[in-house]
Amino acid sequence: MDQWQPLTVPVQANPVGNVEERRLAAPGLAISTVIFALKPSETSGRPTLWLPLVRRIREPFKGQWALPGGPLRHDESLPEAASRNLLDTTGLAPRYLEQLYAFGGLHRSPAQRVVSIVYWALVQPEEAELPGEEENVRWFRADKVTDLAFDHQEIVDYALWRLRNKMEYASIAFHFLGEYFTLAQLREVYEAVLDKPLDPANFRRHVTSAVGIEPSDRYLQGGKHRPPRLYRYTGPAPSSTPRTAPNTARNPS
Amino acid sequence: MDQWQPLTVPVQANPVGNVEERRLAAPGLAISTVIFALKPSETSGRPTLWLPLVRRIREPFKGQWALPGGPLRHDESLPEAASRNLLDTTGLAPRYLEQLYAFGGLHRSPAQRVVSIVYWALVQPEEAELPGEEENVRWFRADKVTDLAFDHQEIVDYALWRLRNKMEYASIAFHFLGEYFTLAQLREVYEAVLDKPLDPANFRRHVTSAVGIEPSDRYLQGGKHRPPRLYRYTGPAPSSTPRTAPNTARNPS
DNA sequence: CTCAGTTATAGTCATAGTGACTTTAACTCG
DNA sequence: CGAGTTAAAGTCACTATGACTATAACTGAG
Repeated sequence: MDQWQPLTVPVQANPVGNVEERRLAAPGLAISTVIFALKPSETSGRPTLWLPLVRRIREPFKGQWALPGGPLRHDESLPEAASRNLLDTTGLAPRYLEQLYAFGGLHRSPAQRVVSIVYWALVQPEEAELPGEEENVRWFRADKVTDLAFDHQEIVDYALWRLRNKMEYASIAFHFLGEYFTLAQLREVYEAVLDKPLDPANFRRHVTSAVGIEPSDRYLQGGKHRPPRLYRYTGPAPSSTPRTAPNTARNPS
Repeated sequence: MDQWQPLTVPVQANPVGNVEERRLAAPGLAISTVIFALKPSETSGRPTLWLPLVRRIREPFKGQWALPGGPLRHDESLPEAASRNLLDTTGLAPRYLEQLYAFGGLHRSPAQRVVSIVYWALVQPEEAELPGEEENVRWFRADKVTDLAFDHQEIVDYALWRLRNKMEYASIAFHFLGEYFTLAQLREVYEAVLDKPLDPANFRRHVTSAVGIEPSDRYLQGGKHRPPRLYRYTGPAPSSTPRTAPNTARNPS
């Protein structure tokens, strides 16, 4: 680092350089984010995974859907850039944000080469209401997205895999919920993400024996059955920098 | 991605720009690698974790030790850049290479801002012989490194954590060894990385019940005791792209 | 040749975690 | 007040694992 000469040269505003220009241009650097939220399914009404995409308004891939993203500004860190860009393009402010992977294949973008540092985020349903469900920003079911611009399909698939994987060993599920939640609601989050039913009794045993989730003295009223106790998360707040803590653990290839 | 105007502008060959230059310059992009190998300890002779560092020959941090790294060339992918740069700076060709994290803090480098995409690698002892143990490339014990340039200490700590973490659930330990190895050798790898003794009998039970490591019909001769059977890894070869396979799993924050 | 030394390899036992399932408690509504 | 529904607790068999013991197979000293 800093040992070589930076090869940065000017590129056109409209990046449709020829081969020679492409050879010389330094790779562009972009920050993108995969945002997950739980919303009721149109059919069953049960919570399912959704994610917001933005429609491309210029070439390449004009008209296709893509992940929200943008450039890295000089005065913001990587997670700051992800958050800010999220707010700009979708109006969302995530509760949970973590780096996913850096994608740097040679032909991800037709014109200038672009290296994308991708984050993934979880938002609560309340904040998941898009300010204006505009023509150019829309929610899609996570398992139904298709025909994305660039290599964004691959990125979404990887983010989904990471979410499911991490859900099984880390305490992140409650980021989809509000401060107080019932164990049934928490279980529905797991069932939606992992896409399989879980035994309520075993789920209770598992989550109550884990640290970080504590029972409150409040109960959820209004149902037509025994009112369930409300729980809250009392563990450490997540940090968006890599950490050495033993509770936040385990990685992919 | 590709939705904004690339802000890339020329920067000086010697990056000591003033504030205004820094404001305008696009962040530099670097690829660095943390390389691990097992070498006998100077004192006990037991295998321990080592990593190679290169001495900086220019400012900033001139004279201090740093991770091997360099720029991303226009015609190479991220893992190719990591491998190539490794070969250039240390002469090593890793058997295992995986992306670690993208570090992009604002003040990692004094002059131009630099975003580093860092890989981590495992090499075998045979290939871990540095071509010339030059003045400017040297092996250090992984738990003894200190006073590194930039934020490289933090990066090494994180890579160490990731190695130890991944060692506990993924089959990567054999990448430190040759094709044929005894279970005692494999156990020594675990003991060196995790820095704790393991029960030989339990270790055997665990590793023989796992998939991917198969007994051969060969035995290691030459010891002054019962010759141990040689094993080899027969599982899938690692890919350096993110994967969705269930056997390569689990991630940090 | 025999036996002590050393490591390889197999087996035992108690305990913790977990999936499948049953039972009891507490509420609403007709 | 009883049927319906979900909450919450308990049971049981099976598996994984840490600690430990026992036996097998080699080398080298005497």
